[in-house]
Amino acid sequence: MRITQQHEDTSAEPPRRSRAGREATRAAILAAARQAWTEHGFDEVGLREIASRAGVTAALVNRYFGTKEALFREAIGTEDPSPAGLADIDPGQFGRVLAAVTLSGEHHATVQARTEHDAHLMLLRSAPSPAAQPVLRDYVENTVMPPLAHYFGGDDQARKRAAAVLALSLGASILGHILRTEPLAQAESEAAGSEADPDLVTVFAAMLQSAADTPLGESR
Amino acid sequence: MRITQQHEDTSAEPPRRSRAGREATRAAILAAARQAWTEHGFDEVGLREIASRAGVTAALVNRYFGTKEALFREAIGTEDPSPAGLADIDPGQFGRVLAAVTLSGEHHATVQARTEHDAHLMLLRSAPSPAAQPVLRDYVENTVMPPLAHYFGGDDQARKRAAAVLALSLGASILGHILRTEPLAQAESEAAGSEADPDLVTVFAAMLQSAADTPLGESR
DNA sequence: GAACCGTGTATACAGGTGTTTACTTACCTC
DNA sequence: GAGGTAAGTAAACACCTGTATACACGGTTC
Repeated sequence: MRITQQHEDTSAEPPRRSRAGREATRAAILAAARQAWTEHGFDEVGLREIASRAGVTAALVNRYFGTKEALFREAIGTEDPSPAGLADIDPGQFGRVLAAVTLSGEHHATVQARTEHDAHLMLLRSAPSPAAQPVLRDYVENTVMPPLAHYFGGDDQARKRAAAVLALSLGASILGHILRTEPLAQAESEAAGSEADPDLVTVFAAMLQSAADTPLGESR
Repeated sequence: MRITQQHEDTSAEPPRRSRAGREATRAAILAAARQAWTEHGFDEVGLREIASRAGVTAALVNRYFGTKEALFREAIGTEDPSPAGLADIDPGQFGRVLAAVTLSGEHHATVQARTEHDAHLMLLRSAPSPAAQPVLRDYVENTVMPPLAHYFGGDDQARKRAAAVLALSLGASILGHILRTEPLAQAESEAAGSEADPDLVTVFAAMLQSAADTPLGESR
């Protein structure tokens, strides 16, 4: 982290700085893109904004990534190589654990956490853009669904449970973080570090547990 | 319905047609806007596109509505004056009924149905746009939440249940209709008129019923 | 028949978009 | 120190956006 340098950084370390070096600026651009697109979505923030955040020119962004869409693909595809970690959750506690994570948006040691949460916002804010859509579909199908589906057993029924869980999580993010609609708009409570509303956690926990436990019929 | 007339309509009825008249063209523009924004979102479709669909010039759109944002406000605010109708649902069947509606996107006699479904798509596709956001927040808080909260009893706990139900519904729409992610991408099955996957209906029904039935603590 | 008003159009404006080209500048190596 | 090479920039491209202004047409009413 901490790569979001401003364009004037000629202070610390060896003299090789105003030319930051290939990998460093590439990473800076990528980080700036992720941050900007998490806050505002694919259509809303242009290359000049991202470049400016990275302390760079728009032309350079395209020299490194070729295209706005390609930059987006890299920005969302690299969020977390191995997002697992939910394998440890006690099946009986699945609902409460995921409800807490979903509603607080806070870092939770047991599960994907912060990075994942940001990725969800980036996804939701960029979902309407035609250029971003195929990228996001790939991301959902190849990166976020598989671990969830694996947790539920890996078969077709598991994928349905996973889709339902993900749907609730995404919907909550839309209402709470994007539209900032009550009673889900807990953005400030997140900043204040307080816990989420207990009743909300109870409802969400019950729903998520249902998704995990409800018996299903035909296997194919 | 059936207002989406093309720009050449000089055929039926009295000679007063090429000048369609104030209310008629206003309605045509509104209908075109709703249709276009349901398909593609606020940022994606411009005034010229909407005007063209209504058989009209972009300037005229602004003459009638003043501003793109104002047009959007009218387009989403007028979806259905009294969207109730879910008061009749047997509390024990709430989950299954709403699951069927949510997953099929089809017209269901008992509940808001098609129009509501379109409004959800319009909402989700336009949610990232800063201009549309306050409009959408108002729409959710004043139009879609109240009937649901009322169904659950109208108190604070009811609003939490309603928010959870709405979150699941919106999340399912995102995965199924916007990102077209399996196993929720049932857009084609909707066109074919077939029923939704029974397992999916079962999972969603269980989750929705949990949202309705789970006992909650403290009343304030 | 002529003036008039409302409905609709054509055109231009100012600004922003992603992308490309040609150029400068700093570093590294001989 | 000179030359080469890679990092970075400036400027321009063609296009599209929402909005405002000035103009033309059609119908109605004196």
